[in-house]
This record gives sequence, C-alpha cells and structure tokens, in this order.
Amino acid sequence: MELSDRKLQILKAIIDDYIDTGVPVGSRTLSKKPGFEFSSATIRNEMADLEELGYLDQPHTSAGRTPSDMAYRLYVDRLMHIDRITKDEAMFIRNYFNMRINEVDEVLESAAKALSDVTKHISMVIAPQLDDVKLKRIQLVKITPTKAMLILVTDNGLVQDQMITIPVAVDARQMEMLSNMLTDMVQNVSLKKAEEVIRTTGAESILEHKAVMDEVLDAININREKKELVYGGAQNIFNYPEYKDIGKAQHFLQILETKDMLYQVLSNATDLEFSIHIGRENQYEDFKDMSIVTATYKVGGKKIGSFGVIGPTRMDYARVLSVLNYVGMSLSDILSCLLETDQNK
Amino acid sequence: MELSDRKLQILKAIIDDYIDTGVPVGSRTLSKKPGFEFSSATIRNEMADLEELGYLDQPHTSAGRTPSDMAYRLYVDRLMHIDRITKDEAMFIRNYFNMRINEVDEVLESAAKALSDVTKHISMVIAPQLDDVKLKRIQLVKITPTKAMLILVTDNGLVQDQMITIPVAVDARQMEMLSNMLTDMVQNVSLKKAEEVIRTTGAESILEHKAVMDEVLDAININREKKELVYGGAQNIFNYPEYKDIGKAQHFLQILETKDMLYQVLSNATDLEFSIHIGRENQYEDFKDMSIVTATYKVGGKKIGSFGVIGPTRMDYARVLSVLNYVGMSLSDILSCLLETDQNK
DNA sequence: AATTAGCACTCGCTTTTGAAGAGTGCTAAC
DNA sequence: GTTAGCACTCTTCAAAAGCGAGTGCTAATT
Repeated sequence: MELSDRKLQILKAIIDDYIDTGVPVGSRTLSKKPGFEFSSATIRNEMADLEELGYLDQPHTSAGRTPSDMAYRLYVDRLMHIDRITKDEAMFIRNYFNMRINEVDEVLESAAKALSDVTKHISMVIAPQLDDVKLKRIQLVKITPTKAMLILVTDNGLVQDQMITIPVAVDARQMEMLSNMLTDMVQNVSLKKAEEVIRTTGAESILEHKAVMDEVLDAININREKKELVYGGAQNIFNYPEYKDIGKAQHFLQILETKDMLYQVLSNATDLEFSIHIGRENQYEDFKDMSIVTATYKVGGKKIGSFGVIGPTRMDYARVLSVLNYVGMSLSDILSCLLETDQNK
Repeated sequence: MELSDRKLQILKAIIDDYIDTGVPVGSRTLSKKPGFEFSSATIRNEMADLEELGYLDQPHTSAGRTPSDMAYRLYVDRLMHIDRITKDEAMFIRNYFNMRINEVDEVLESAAKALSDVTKHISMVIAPQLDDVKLKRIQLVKITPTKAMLILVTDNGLVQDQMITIPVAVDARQMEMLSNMLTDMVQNVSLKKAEEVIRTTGAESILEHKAVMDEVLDAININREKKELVYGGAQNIFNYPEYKDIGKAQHFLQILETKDMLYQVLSNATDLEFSIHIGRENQYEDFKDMSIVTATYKVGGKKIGSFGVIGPTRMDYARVLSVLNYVGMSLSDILSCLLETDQNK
C-alpha cells in the first residue's frame, strides 16, 4: 500500500522534528507547525495508521511517536533533502587537513577528528586497503647485520615498510640484487597475488635465498592483513540519550576499543560510494539502535578505503551525508596529493 | 608532630578499607576488624584528631571518614606493603606480549592493554623518547623520482622512517653517497644535536645538496618532536564513582583523546624509576582527584620511555606499583629483544 | 465521508514525605 | 585514658501525590 501524500508529509515532519529534538513527537506539536492545516485529531488518526503500518513507535501509551527503522529507511530513500554544506563548514573541515601532514596515518587521524567534531558522532576511518592494489616495487634495505627493512611501493604511491630479520649473512649488494629481482617479479601484481607469483615465477631464485625470501613473504602477508582503523569522538557517546545508562555506554566503548566490529563494517563498505545501515539493518546486534553511514575515499581514481560515522538512528542523515561527501573529497585530494606527486607532474 | 603508633594503625586501616570498598569508613566498622582492641568511641576520638591534622575528610556530618591526599601520601611513603605479583598474574600479563609482535607500536599497544586490563584503570604509554638517543646511521632510499625514504637508525636499534620529497633530481648513487656522508657526520650524535652537527661539520657538502639536506633536516626535526602516545581502558572511567556524572566523564574522555596532558605528564616522568602523583599533587587541575602512577622502561639499559596508569586517588597503590614494575620489565625485555638482536649475539 | 472539538484516561516524571540506618560528638561512668 | 550510652545529624531509599503531555474515542460539524 502506498502512503498518501498527507501521511508522507506527517511522517517527514515527525522524523525531522525527532531528529532535531530527540523528544517523541505529539500530535499537538505537529499541528502547530507552520504549514500544517490539519487539526491535532486528524494527525492523531494518521499517526495511528502510520503506527499500524510500522513506521512509528510509541514508547508508552501517553507519549508521542518516534520513527521506526523503517521510517528512517523511507526517509533516507525518498523524503530527505540533502543540501551541500556551507562554505564556512567546508573551510572548517579543510582546516583539519591544513596542518603539516606527512604521513598517511596522520591524514586518517585528521579525517576522523574532523568527522567527529563536525557531526558530533563517533567517526571511524580505515587505512587504505591494499589487497587489490598493484605493486610497483619492492626494496630491501640492510639496516644492521641481522635486520633489514622491507619497503613495498604500490602503483598509487603508497609506501609500506616493515622490519624483517635476516637469518643468514647477506651483504648490501646481494640485497640490492634481491630487491631488483623481486621488483621484476611483482610489477603490476596485486599484493594479494604477490606471494603466489613469487613462489611460482621465482622458484629457483627463492631456493637460493630461501631463508630471506620466507621472511619477505611473511612480511608481505602481515602487511596484507594489517587492520588499521582509527576512530574519533568516542566521548560523543554521552550525547546519545540511549546511552545514558552507564553499563551500555561502557559496553559500547569496549566495542570501539576492540575495533574489530568497526573494521568489519568498514571493510564491507569499501566499494559502495555511500552506504547507510539503519538500526537492525546492521549485521551486529550491538548496533541495533545505531545507524552507520559510510563513504569511500579514492587514491588515483580507485576506491581504496572507507570511513564513516556511527550514531543513534536518530541522526541527521542529510547533514551527515553531505559532510561525509565533503570529507571524502578532501581525503581523496590530500592523499592523492601526498602520494602521487610524480603522476601529477 | 609525629603520629602515634595507634593513629598510624587506624589511618592505615581506614585507607586499606576505603581503597577496598570505596565507602567512607566509620568507627564501628573499624572497631570490629580483627586485631583492633579499641572501642569505637576511642577510634572516633582518634579520627577526630586525624581529621584536624588533615589526614581525613568527612563528606558530611554523619558519614564515615575518607583519606585525604595527605593520607595517601603518607600511605605510599611509609605505610603500604608491596607484594610481588603472583605467578598467575605474571603469566596473564606475559600473554599480552606473546602474540606475533613486530613493531614497536604494537608493543606499546599491548602494554597499554595489559595495564588497563589488569589494573582496571586507564593506562598510557609513550613511545621511546629519541632526543637523547645517539644516531648510528642515516639512510636515504629513493622511492620514486621525487620521493625518498629517510631511515634513522639509533644505537639502541630503534628505526624511524619517513618519506621526504626530493625537490631536485638525485640519482640512486648520489643518494647512497649522501647517506654515507650523513652517517659519518652523525655517528654517536644525539638526535637533538644532529641538526647542529650537520650544519657545522657538513657545511660545504650541504651547499652542494642544499635542497635535499633541508628536507632531511626537516624530517629529523619532525621525528624529534613526534609525540606518540597510546592509552587504553578508557571505559574504566565508568568504574570510578567520581565520574558517574556524565558531564565530568565526557570532559575527562576529551582530555584523554587530546593526549596532550597525558603526554606532558609522562614525558616529565621519563627519568624517575617510579613516580606517584596524588590528587592535587598533579600539575593539572583536571587531575585534582586522580592519581597518576608512572614507571619507565629501558632499552639497552637506558631509560627511554615511560608509562603508567591514571585513576581515582582511591587506588590500590601497592598493587598498581607491582603491576607497573612487572609490565616495565616485560616491556624492556620485549623491546630490547625486538631491537637489539645484534648486540645480544 | 472526512474533519474536528471535547473529554476521560494513561502513564512517565518530579516533588514530597517519611522512615530507616549509619555515623557522629559529647557526657558521664569506669 | 578508655568506653558505654544517647541524642542528634544527615543521606538514602521507597512510597505517595500531583503534574502534564499525549492519547483514543465519541459525537458534533463541515
């Protein structure tokens, strides 16, 4: 059954009001809004219908109505209106990135901080996902007699490094040779497939330096599996009346600190431009009264990581989306600029 | 005026009880403790004295007494008894470090997690302080035509790296030469003095590669000033009845997230074996009803970083100290093992 | 047939009240 | 110097009362 225009109008007004105030909305409140021609009784009837259809909840008999997950879903799909963020806000966000930033990690932290400060929700950002990124170069640098640094350079300019232990004596020249050999093998191969390619195409050279190669392959795998995530604005949890219960808040902070769930959520969202999960749409029971909105950032035109905010279902989706959009653009710009000066020249 | 033995005994009993229960201690409670010969009335008189002397506070007329900062100070200086942690606890802590750990950062995170899980307080760890550490080597590695990686190796095995932009064309051979030159100059020079030494002793070679050198010196300074700190167990704030007030808790989490204050506190404590700051002994007003206990960790026998916990003044100092002691040893072991395999061989 | 005014009713929230309990300080006796 | 006894203070908890926002239903109105 399709909702009548009036029902939609009322539903939208309820959601807008509830997002704004956080207080269950009563019929009288609505009827006094400018542009509302109907009496409170009419609205009450419509509200009763909407409740029956599953769009509204009533915390208790004598309270106003609150939107259900279903209502928010309808809202984000059809009712809400997204404005572009204001110039001032754009400036404000840009400022978070304007400091001297040299490392990818710092960019991510800045983004998380910007997001949480601007949206007043908890923000999260994952580091670039490397699995599908193609390698450009592998370099081994001898640091001490038994340690070397392994440097992986990807074709979008990301540089990852890691210390490895060299179990047998290898001099600097040999290491240079190994580097060149490895680079030849993995050119344009994704990190995911690097091990396989090295093991097959480089079979004989591996045997020669087996001990070192094993360390290198180990290190590559560790890098692949590295799960890096930053979050920000944890203290915003206190803005959510849902979490005024200390026990719940504590539990939630625990979840944040573990990071595992957030990581799952974000890594599942790496290919979609935007994603919105409302309440029980989330895969985790713990997020059943939270909404998660995510977006992706790009480096070199390729979606490579995602970020988002998590907050109560009562969230200003329109605003969050516009902020996410802008932060995504900024993030992509900054990273591309940080990493790809060569290509730009 | 020196406190009588009986006063000390009573004070200690009050503190022990208060640390244990968190409830203001009354005279009757004390008089019923085994080993207490005096009546509640006697204890009341002594308590009144102790209050006048500033060792006890009374939240309100008809409540028991709570220890003052001064009392805790006396307690940690003279009254408390530190037990070594149990074998089980030691195992438990060691487990946090037993996973595959490859990077200094991960060790710090593990330590923070161990500390907060075991003490149920908020923990914090700063990364090794490099200012006074002597350099062993500087290596430049060309990554792309315009980017290079600068690697700093210190004589205790720490490796720091950073990307720098190369403004003019420099080929790999020249870069190797520069690396050797820089290494010669800064051998055994502390990071703090590296810039000065390079500028004076390397005057003519600098001119030759001024643009590159400027980038290198910049990077060294950024590394010197890098403030890295991890904290853990933020959700333990909810265990502190002092912070059951949401607003206070929020404010405190904000302070944590900023990290500046924690960093100050820890970096001031890098040379002392242990330090205990109780309540108003802390330099920051925000910590006026918290205690901060810190310890240091070593690499290669040299104190190089510190860590600690922050919690309510009502803290089990004896236990916290023994845990800190053990974590400090573990941390020093692991880091030394991670970094200095050469020296050990 | 749709809308609205009116009204009794529900239920959460806040304030009030009162009782219980823990602890004190003081006095007088030991 | 120590202790028993007692009146007094102050918090805490729970129940009770009152308030007010909001509802659903009915009957009147358009």
